[in-house]
Amino acid sequence: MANQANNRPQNIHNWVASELGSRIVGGFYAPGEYIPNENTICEELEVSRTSLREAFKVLTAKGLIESRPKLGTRIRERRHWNMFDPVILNWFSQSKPSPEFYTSLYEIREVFEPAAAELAAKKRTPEQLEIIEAAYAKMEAAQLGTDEVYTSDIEFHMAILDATNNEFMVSLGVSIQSALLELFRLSSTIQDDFLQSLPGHKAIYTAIEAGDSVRAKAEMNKLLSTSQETLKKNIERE
Amino acid sequence: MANQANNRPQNIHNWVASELGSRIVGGFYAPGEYIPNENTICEELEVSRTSLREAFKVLTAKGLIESRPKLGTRIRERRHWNMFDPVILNWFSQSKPSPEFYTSLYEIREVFEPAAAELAAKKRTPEQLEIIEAAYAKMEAAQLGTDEVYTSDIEFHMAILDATNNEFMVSLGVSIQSALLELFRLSSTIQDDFLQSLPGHKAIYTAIEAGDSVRAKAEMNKLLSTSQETLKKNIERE
DNA sequence: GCGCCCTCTTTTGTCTTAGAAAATATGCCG
DNA sequence: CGGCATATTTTCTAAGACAAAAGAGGGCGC
Repeated sequence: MANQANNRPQNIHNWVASELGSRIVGGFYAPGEYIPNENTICEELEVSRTSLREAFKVLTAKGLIESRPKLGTRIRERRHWNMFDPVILNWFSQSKPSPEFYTSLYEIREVFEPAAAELAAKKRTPEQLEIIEAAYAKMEAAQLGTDEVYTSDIEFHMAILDATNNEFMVSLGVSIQSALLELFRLSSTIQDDFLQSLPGHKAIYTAIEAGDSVRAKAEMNKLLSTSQETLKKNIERE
Repeated sequence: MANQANNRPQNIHNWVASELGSRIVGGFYAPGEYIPNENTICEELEVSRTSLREAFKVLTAKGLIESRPKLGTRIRERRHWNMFDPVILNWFSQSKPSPEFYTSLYEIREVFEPAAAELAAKKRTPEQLEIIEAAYAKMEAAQLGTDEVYTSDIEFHMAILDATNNEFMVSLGVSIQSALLELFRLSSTIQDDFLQSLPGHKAIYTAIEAGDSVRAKAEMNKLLSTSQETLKKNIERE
């Protein structure tokens, strides 16, 4: 069972939501299955019904469960899970997800990030360009061996998403960034790979600066495909 | 103010969530702003604190608000709103969103649906192909002037997303489908446009059947760009 | 007068108890 | 045996009390 116990975060209902959420995405409760009734779970987790119900509302809002009087509460089919909820993605990351999970995630990334680079090249404002440049500078300055390597990389990509001036692009980025961070850490990408990726990042920046949307898209495509290969290699090696 | 009153749905906390959610995405409460404290809102909406708090948890789960003791509850910045939550998209649709909203939504659609068609052509199972075919048949049989015109269209696209065997693609589709339905209705696309779009849909189906991913992608691209033009025209006409 | 600590106040967080409403299961009656 | 009323289970809503977080302000020492 996915167990979050011991380290209860700030407030109880979040802890309960995270405990139950992890169980669900981890497969401890299967879709279609009815989970025990509220009082039973209250006893198991030693929380009040108020807190449990607040946690249930969180899970319901994310599409994981549905409750009805007399029938109880059951796990919804996976297609209703809101996969672009950052919290759900975190629960996935923590549950040692199947390789397909990360494959699918990367597939999505390879779909929308090149398009984002293309859009950014067309629509970015001067201020947004500066932010992208600053993010790139941060990558160059990142201390190897620290988390900066990963966070600055993600920051660079987020800056591009922001520069699309498309709210949905931004939302996608916000959603998956923490899952990506987890993936980067997990695959413990070697420093060499990071250094080798710098020219690719620079090329994207240059293309966006020049307003060359075709090149921006192509460069992003190239970057992501080599990055994915590297990740695959590193994960398999474990 | 976005007002959902009168027609309270099944349960109270959902009604409260939807009332407050509409106010937020409708701009009645601005990001960064603190909303009145719990007791005040309870009195205004004439609900118990229990229900209000359950509604708050829903809104918190969707990234719209955040609460802290003593400080109160405030609206989060838009970048934290989970734009791919179907419920949030519904609240948007109901609040007469800006044209940019639908432009951005369509921009996203033009990014991931061609990619989905491409993937589906590569990965679809025979069963999934049958479902796509059935959805197309439903389009051909749809009674003009009814909602079938819209729902069968959306069903066709959902079937393709399913056929990608990528959970994230499916989730994107589930999220935006009801917003699309609203958009279709709102733009009251003329029947001629629908009839003219049938060959394009058929072409996509044929390409997926043949496993021709390049053509599937190209056809989807073509379909979406003409569809977007039509929508623009119809919306402007109002 | 200035800075630090302690207390006070406000607001959300948690628990408890009680009863209402929904929806199935049961059993009585014709 | 069928249909209707009743019982039962579970979530839903309400209300009241206290705990905990986190500023705000006042008093004290220097």
